[in-house]
Amino acid sequence: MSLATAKRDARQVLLRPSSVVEAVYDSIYHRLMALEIAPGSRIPIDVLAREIGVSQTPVREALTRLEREGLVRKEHLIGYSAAPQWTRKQFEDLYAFRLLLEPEGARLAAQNMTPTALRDLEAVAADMEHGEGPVDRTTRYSRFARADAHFHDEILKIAGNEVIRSTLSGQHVHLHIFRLMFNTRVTQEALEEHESLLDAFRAGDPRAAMDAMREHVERSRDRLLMAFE
Amino acid sequence: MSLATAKRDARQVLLRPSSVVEAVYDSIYHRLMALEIAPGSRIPIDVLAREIGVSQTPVREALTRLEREGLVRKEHLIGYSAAPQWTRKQFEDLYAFRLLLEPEGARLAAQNMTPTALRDLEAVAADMEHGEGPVDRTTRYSRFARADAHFHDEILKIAGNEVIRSTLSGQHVHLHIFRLMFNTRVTQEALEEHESLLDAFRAGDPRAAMDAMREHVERSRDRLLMAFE
DNA sequence: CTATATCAGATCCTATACGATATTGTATTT
DNA sequence: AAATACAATATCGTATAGGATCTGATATAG
Repeated sequence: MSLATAKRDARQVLLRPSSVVEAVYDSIYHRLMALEIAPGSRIPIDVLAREIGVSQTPVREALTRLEREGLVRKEHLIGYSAAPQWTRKQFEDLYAFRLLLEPEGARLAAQNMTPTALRDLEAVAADMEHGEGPVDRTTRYSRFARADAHFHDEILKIAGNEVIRSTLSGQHVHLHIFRLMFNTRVTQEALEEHESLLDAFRAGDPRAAMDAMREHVERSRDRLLMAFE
Repeated sequence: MSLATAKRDARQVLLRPSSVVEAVYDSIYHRLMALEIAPGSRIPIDVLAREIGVSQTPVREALTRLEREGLVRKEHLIGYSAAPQWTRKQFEDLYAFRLLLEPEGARLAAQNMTPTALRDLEAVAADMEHGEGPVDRTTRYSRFARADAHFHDEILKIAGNEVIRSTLSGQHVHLHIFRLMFNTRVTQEALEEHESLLDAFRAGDPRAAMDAMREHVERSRDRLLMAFE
């Protein structure tokens, strides 16, 4: 490997991902996830730019992306604000939507399952249970929400339909759920349902995977619906 | 109504929608639709800004939105370019995706159908057939694609699930189809299928609406698949 | 003739400055 | 006392300028 190539590789690794916009996007995303920015509250561009330590332009681009993803709202000549807490109807619509896509994703994944893909998926599932170290409830649930997102995304990767995958990941389901439920714990049942999903994958049974996923999503919905009462 | 209120209303109507970013977004969108910007070709920000007559910042925000929607691609420190033409696999994935959502959308719409909603929908369908004036093939098909998008969106509005609706509208299905098919004519059959959909809505039959939509999407897919050969 | 190094042009990324608009608070009038 | 008119502040929207990086061409050495 030449020196120039090594240098280029270093740049690829060190500088490429740094693009300020990406960093700003992640920063805002995590602030929303951690509820540092409360749902519905204003997000002044210049304040954010000062806090993060960059100029306004990259903040603008990050907010534009977040707006398109539904995480923040924009009112012309008024400004940006964090998306308000979800209504029950939005929540039900989202789950009706997931129930149309995720069972089919599980079915496709079972069809395409390979030994290595199954091993990777089991590794992801195992990570969810062994969160290292005792932490406060909020952090623990935040970590769970991200791991769950990872698990579902991994299944959709195996399924192979990129339209379904990118759509569901773009919905930021788990972020919204976290904002709704951050103070509860409903993780144990979910882990068991994931296990029966894995069983279906191990058996290579598309129909069973589909049913297991449907049941998982439905039960998840029912668990969370209690938050509205 | 006070003078101040009248003035504010005027502003609402005249100035609010004008926000430069919106105009720029529409401009780029229509250029993509009209194939003035060929799939895969570069889109220099400053050139675009000069052509449209605005500064770079609004162009940047519009391109960020378009990137998130998959219509343009962005490479860090290289620039934006129009999304490349679709592969057959992407196309099939998209239709598998639509087949999961649109029949259910039609079913929900049939359930919620009201006389006024039906009348509006019939008006939209009628617009599709009476394109005024003789125009070239490309313009005619572009107009058809937009009208078809409008028709499907109207059904999803009636269905009432905003997650499904915004997701499908965000996929810009019809723009991609147009870019694929702009030089063919496959409109007549689609109009007939819309008609049988309307029949199901008139009868208030959710099951029939679901089946009609499934058939419409499947036939649409099969018609377009020929473009890959 | 091929490969490497250097240089120029183009483009993107970031920062700052200015003008336009909405919101908020105060004073005045009825 | 309540409502209206006015002014000040904060924020957004836009424009422009400068620094950093990539791409492509040219020249030189092997």
